[in-house]
Amino acid sequence: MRKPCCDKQDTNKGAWSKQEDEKLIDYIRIHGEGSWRSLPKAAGGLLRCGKSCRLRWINYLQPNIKRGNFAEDEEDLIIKLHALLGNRWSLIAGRLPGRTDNEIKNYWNSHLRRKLINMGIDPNNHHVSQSLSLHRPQISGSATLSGGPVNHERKEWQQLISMTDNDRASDTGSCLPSKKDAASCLEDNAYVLPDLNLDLTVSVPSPPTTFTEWKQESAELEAPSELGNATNQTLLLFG
DNA sequence: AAGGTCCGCAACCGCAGCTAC
DNA sequence: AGTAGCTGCGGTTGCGGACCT
Repeated sequence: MRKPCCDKQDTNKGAWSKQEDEKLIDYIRIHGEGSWRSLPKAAGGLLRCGKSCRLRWINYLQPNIKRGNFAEDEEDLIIKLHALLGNRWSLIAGRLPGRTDNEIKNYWNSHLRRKLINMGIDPNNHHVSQSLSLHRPQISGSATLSGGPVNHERKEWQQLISMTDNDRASDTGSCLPSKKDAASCLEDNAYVLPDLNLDLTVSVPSPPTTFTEWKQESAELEAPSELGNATNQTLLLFG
């Protein structure tokens, strides 16, 4: 039986007080991060479990955390990365300097999911719902989704989706529900995977074309956004 | 103004992966 | 190789403020 991470009877729960925050910050300033399990005692008798301290530090107290609304290019990037990586929030956060996995996860669940649904995109697999895709290309939250009425563009879009599915399916050791989709996409499109650089610890500047710009283009019924360009932008995510 | 509902965010929980022994 | 402990991750919950009736 696993030992609990702390003695829950002796720990506070819920919102952190200013004093608790200060104790934690002071301790980490002097001793650095790590040894979370022993930290509460060492930090002047914080009545929190180590896990809670770690979370509080990572999600709130770290000095380099960017707070406030997400910029449109950040939204755009999150959508793209989610299409590629699924719910691997920590990896996605690695691409967004100053943002935490928790923050991104919350933002996704409260804003972006709904946004995609409203646009007729399934937020789970980023596939365009059939009814919409058969009509005008209302598509697409992300550059990866920039579709167009032109057939070859649609095909490229499907290839891109298959690539992202396959990326997820090829994830080491994980058993993903999309494996079947990925296989079928591969069959359909015979798409060759690029070398994916999934070392996502280094942030990359956002692509020049933002989600908003794309939406404007769509709204104006202009020529469809250039999928090749979008593809390239997505591929910028890879080394 | 009061009560009800919705929404966003911080925090908790349980599990999995990694490492040391 | 097996086990135990620690850390990190993702899903979920619950609180508090905003908004609506």
